[in-house]
Amino acid sequence: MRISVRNPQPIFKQISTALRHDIERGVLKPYTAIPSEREYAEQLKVSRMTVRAAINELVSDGLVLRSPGRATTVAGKKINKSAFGFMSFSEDMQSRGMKTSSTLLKCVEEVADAAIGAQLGLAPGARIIKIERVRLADGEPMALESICVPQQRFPTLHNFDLTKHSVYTLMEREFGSRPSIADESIEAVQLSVAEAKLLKVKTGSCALLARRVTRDTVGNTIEVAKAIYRGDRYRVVFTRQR
Amino acid sequence: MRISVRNPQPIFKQISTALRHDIERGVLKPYTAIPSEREYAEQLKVSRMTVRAAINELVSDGLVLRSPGRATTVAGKKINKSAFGFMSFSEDMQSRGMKTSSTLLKCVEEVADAAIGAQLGLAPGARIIKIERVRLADGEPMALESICVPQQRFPTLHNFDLTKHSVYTLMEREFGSRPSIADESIEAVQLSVAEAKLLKVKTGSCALLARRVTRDTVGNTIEVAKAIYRGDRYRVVFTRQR
DNA sequence: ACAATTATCTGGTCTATACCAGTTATAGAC
DNA sequence: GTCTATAACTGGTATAGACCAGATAATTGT
Repeated sequence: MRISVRNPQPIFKQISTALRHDIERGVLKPYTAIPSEREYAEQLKVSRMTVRAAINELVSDGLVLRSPGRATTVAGKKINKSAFGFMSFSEDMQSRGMKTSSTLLKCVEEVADAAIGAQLGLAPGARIIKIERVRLADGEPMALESICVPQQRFPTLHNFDLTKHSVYTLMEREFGSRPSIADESIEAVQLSVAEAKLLKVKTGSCALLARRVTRDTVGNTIEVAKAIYRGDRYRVVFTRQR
Repeated sequence: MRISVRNPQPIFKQISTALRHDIERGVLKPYTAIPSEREYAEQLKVSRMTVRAAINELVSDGLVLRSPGRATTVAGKKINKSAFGFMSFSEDMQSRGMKTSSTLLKCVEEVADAAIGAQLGLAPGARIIKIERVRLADGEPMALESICVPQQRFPTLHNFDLTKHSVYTLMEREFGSRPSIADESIEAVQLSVAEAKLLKVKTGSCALLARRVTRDTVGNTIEVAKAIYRGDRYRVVFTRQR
C-alpha cells in the first residue's frame, strides 16, 4: 500500500480505498482478520486515529466487522457489491454496466401544488420545474420518474438536454447545489393502465413506488421525486446496521 | 446539557443523545445553525474531537448537515422520525406504538437445502431451524416471516416461546450472538392464494418481499430471512446519503 | 493433562494541539 | 453606496500520546 501527502486525497481516504481494493481483490479474505489498527499505523507511519478513520469507512459500508477486544474481520460476501450511498437512476444502472437512456414525457414550469410546495419549503404560489421521464436500461423501459425542483434555485434547468445529462450532475455543475441526503420511502403498488403501457408490461403488474425528498449540503430541499420501478426487473438492495 | 464521566455511557454518546433531544424538542430548530464544535468543546470542557464524534452520529442519521466552511445546520423535517438502523418486526412496530403479536405457522429442525445452507455458510447436510410466523400489529396480519438459523449455533432456539420473545433478543441473551449487520433486498411481488389468505387480503394483491442475510458482530451469518409485507399497509422508509 | 491466572493482544474512547481550505463578516479604499 | 481585501470564523484532517475493557494466548500451579 502506498500513501502520499502530495496526493490531494486525504490520507484516511487513500487508506480506505486501498483496503477496499485489497478486499475486492481477495488479498484480505472474507472471515479472516485484518492487521490491527496499530500495525497499519506503524507500517504506514501515520497516526492510529487516521487508520481508524479509514477503517470507519469500511465499517459503515459493511465491508468489515469490528468487535471490541477482537480483531477486525472482513465480512462475508455481500448481496450487493456496490456500497449503498444514493444514486440517481443513471449512475445506478451504469454501475451495473447497462446503457441508460430516457424518454422525456414532460418538462414544464408550473405553480407548485400545496403538497409539493410544502415539501420543498416554498411559499404558496411559488413555481417549480416538473420533469417526467421514462428511464430505460439497454433500451428496455425500467422506470417512470417524476421530479419536481424549485424554479428559483434551478431557473434554467429545463433548457438542458435531460435525456443526456444527469439531473444531479447539472444541479452540481451548473447551479452549485450538491445533493447530499435523501429521505426515501418504498412501497408496493399496482400499475395503472397508463403506467403499464409506458413500461410495456401488463396492467395491474406489481411495481415499486419510491418517493424521495433530496436536500443539498446546506440543507435546502432541492428535489421531490417519485419513481415507479418495474417489479419484475427491479430490486432495492441495501445494507442495514445497528 | 449535562455530561458526566461517572455515566457509563461514553461522553460523545451522551452529547449526541442530548443534541438529538434538543432537535426533537425544537430547541435547535430546522434550517438553523447549531453552535460550532469549538463552542461546544469549550462549554462542555471536552475535546473538540469528542464533540465532533457526537455530531458525526447526528450526521449519519441525517439529523444535521455539515458543509466545510459553513456552520452545521439542523436538517429539515424528516419523513421518518426513527433513525434507520435495522430492526426486527417487533421493535419496528413497537416504535410505531403498535402492539405486536405472532401466530406460529412452523417451527422445525431440518436439513438445510443447498441455497440456504450456502448463504449460512454451512456444510452440506447441516441442520437448520426454520421458523415461520404471521406477524400481527394491533391484531391485524401485517407480514409473513420465514427465518432460517443454523441449528449448531442456536441449538435450543425452537424451545422458546417465539410468539412472545423476539428472536434477536433470544439470540443475544441466550446464545451470545448479537445481530450487527444485514444485507437486505426488497422487491414487489404478487401474493399467492395461500399468502393472501394468511394476510387476509385479496389474492394477487401487491406486497413487498424482503430478503435478509444477517451477521453477528464476529461475522458469522446467523440468519437468512424472507418476509412478505402487505403492500397496502407497509412502507420501507430510510435515509440515503452520499 | 488440565484448570486457573496473567500478560498481551484487540478495538473504544479521549485529550490537546495543529494546520488547512473554504465561507462569511468586517473594515477599508474608492 | 459599492467594491475589495482582509480578518475571523467554520468544518476537515492529522498527530502523538493515554487509559479502559473485552478477548485471547501464554504461562503458570496443581
